[in-house]
Amino acid sequence: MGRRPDLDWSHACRDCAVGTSAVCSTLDVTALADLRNQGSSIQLAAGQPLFHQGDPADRTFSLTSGVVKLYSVLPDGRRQVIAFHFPGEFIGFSPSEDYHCTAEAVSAATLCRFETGRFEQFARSSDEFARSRHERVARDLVAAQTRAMVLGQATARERLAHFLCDVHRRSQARPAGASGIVPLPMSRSDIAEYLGLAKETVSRELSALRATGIVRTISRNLLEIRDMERLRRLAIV
Amino acid sequence: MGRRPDLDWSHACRDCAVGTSAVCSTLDVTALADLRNQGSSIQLAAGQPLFHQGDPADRTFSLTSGVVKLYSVLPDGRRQVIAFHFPGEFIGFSPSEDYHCTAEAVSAATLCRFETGRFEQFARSSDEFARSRHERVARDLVAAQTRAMVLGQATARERLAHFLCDVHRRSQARPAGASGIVPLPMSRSDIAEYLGLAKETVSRELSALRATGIVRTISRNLLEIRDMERLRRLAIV
DNA sequence: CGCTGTATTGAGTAGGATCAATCTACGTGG
DNA sequence: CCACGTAGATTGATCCTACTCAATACAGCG
Repeated sequence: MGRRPDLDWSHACRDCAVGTSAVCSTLDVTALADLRNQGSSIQLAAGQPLFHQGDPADRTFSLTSGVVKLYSVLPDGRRQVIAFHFPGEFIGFSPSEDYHCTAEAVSAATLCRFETGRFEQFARSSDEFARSRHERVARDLVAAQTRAMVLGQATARERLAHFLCDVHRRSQARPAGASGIVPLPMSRSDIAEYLGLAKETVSRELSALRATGIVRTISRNLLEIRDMERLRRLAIV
Repeated sequence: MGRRPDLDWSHACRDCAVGTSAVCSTLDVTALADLRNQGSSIQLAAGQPLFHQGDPADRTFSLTSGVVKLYSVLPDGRRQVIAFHFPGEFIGFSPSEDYHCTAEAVSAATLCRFETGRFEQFARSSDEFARSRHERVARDLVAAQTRAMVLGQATARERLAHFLCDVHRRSQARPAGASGIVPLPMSRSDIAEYLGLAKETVSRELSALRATGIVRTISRNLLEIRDMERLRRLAIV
């Protein structure tokens, strides 16, 4: 699934891990080859930055493997993780000249890099591409609005439950089997900064979920949801 | 400013209060007339709903006057105001079949209503229109991400300061004079639900700002910023 | 001129932050 | 292969911000 048998074997997109789910999938073979000409592959080690807040927003990325976090930092050091991105998702849309936040690999990641200007060209030449891009941004917008509900109204318990369900769903998107296994490549601090909590609170609430048998912690960054039903009820959104 | 002298006098868009700033401004006269055929004008009294969470998302709106709030409600009654919308802004983009939140007039409002499907057609036929729409959604997305910072990291004082600056900037967009007057047509509860605070906290913090001479409260829903400098410093974002 | 809904102010409480002390996993080097 | 060092995670104790509940003030309206 997701492969493109009509592409030349030497074409890098042929074996793209996120094939059909990425924006690129709306392009025909010629257009793809064209876009690809300008795109190049990027490898990031865990912790490596992709771009910084304030950099000129002249690149757009398609994440093919790994997890990337977007965050911004206040002068006094407070940090908010805006989003975690999973394979198949896009990074780097910006309505202004500059990126408004920093992007950094959480785990080793590979990305496809495109020039934003070239992206714009394709949006003009392909209705399907433009529509797909718009839908993607609109989807991100709804996700951001859901986050307002979580950050504005939910308790610590509810935030964490929501987060676990969300990561489960999004990382589960492609792999087989509806197992309750959730990979958590990000640190507890990352999660805390994402949920607007202190890292100690994340730890405590995680322990509480463990105590009630809702989740089981396989290793530091691998967790099993044992009672999805109850977790969902906690998540509220 | 914002008028379209090349339009027929009978055409409603000619005197549109938000003329050049709305999405429609990217359309040429013929296209506009065409779009307009399908659009109609809407008048809402304060408190009247525009659409409800779960309604089919078959309408898109351009706000020409007044203020509209978007919100969603949890089963237990907790309510999050997602956004306040000001004249010139668009309402009703949805990546799914249904609206994901409720829209309601805060003050008397007038809107231009379009059929979403027809909107899509125009996006396909006009690059400029599609680009403008995309930019608008991308801008909304950045705003939503700024909100994550506010809701996740800011103190009550900072949230309120941020809110006042934001409303000042957005309502000040068209009117003349850089006065410090800020209209607050929404109730304290609305503000509280927008900022993820209790209404009592909003009241208290507002009183605190008044006590330090940063703002002056002209009437219940009219406020003057007397020291923009200090308010901005408090706002942080 | 009182009535009603909204806003403000007050008193007490609780949920989550902060500060601090272990504990654990993992990488490094002997 | 194991001992050690370090960074991240967990748990504990205390504090503080903002919430809740309650009383009062105020504005708009019949």
